[in-house]
Amino acid sequence: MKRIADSTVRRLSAYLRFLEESARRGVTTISSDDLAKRGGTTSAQVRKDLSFFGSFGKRGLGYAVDELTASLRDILGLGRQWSVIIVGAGKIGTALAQYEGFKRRGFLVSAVYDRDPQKVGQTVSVTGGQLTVRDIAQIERDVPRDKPDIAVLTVPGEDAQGLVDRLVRAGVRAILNFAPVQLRVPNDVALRSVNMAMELEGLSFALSNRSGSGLTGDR
Amino acid sequence: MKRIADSTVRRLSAYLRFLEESARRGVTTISSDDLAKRGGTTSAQVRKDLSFFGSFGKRGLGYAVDELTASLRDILGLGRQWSVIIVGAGKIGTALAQYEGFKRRGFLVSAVYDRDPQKVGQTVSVTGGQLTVRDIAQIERDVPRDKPDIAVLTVPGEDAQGLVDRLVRAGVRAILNFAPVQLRVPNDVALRSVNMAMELEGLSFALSNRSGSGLTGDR
DNA sequence: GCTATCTTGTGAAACGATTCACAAGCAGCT
DNA sequence: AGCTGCTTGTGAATCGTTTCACAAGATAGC
Repeated sequence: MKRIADSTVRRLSAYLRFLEESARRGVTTISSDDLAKRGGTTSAQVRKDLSFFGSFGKRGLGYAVDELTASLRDILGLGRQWSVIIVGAGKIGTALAQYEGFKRRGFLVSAVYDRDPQKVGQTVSVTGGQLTVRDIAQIERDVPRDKPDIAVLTVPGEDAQGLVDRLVRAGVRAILNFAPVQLRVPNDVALRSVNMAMELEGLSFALSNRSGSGLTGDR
Repeated sequence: MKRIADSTVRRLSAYLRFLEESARRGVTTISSDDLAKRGGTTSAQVRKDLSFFGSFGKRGLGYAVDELTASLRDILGLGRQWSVIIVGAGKIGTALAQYEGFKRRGFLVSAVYDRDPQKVGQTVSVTGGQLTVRDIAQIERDVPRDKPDIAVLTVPGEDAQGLVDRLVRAGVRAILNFAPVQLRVPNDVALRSVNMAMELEGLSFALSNRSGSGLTGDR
């Protein structure tokens, strides 16, 4: 299979969200142009994105909302539950643990870790329950046993790379990083980073260079 | 001036962070290859990125860490303070308000808003101080007066577009969006979005399509 | 001052993603 | 059954970004 571009995968997510919203509004059929308008792209782009995975529409009609929703969920691997651990029980980590969107989309927070003895043993709320914060030292024991699918990393930048190395060695194959550093992982490990500092600097740059049309293309 | 690609701006941020780290370690000179290794790119890319803005190095030697740092800060518009308002005092909003990186890089949280009467009037901690949560209804009055540079949006998805429209009408010209929706703004407004659901789905996709080399290119 | 060595800055080439444009197919109407 | 109007799926063209490759400077040693 051909390598799928990151930008394509992002758009598929956007289409899926719009489809779910359309279904709630009772829409049963949708055209590539409708999808494009909402996703901030073009109808040709929508069709090209979908064409990598097959043929889902009816010429002259468009796409059946429920069918395309199911196909996209399948393509994105959302047909199952994913187990997520949160590493770093600071402000952001605990806020994320309670994020509704996690559970709604099949991502289940199964454990929260911190290295601070003050925090270990404390209870944190996660969507639909409570968890006891575990000691990061237990990662090497827990990960091979619990086999979490995804690790969300919310630790200070200076600790991040060391923890990634440990997580990968223990068997984690997907990481969502919130630490403001550039991480290195073997290329059989999936990595996405959310870097607040970088986003703010992007805005700062845009504001400072207003002369040009300014950055509006939101990824 | 030529339009600068978003990817270029992101890399400039990464270079800046590495330069600051190098300065702390006492390094005074750095080559494009050093910068590339750490930023996960190539030396040619580094030089091309910098070449859009001028010529900062010495052939045969490399770049002076302090000079390049100053130039990058200038390019990115970090030579001044930016005033930031946070709209939405929920879990994520209040966690972000306390994010150290904000202040350290010159982004000063000047106000926090919520529409919930329960929250309005309450005190929230921001980096290095306290703020009273204001009513979102006051946006139309406050923004023209306070002229915040950047609005960080941490509200439920269904409220996001409406608030963006109000913020833009009131004069905000840069928005950092955390709501999981695709926003539309006029193209003289800078917009960046951080979408957890999208990132998680990207990881889900990568895990489900392991056969290929898997996504490792971290943006 | 000359030579050897190193790294920048930059056109040109290669690559990858987006847009164009149109044939193919489907539904509805007569 | 044939015609009309509409929308998909996709090769080809275009556009933008990354990589290549090398001349132009700069330093250090002799």
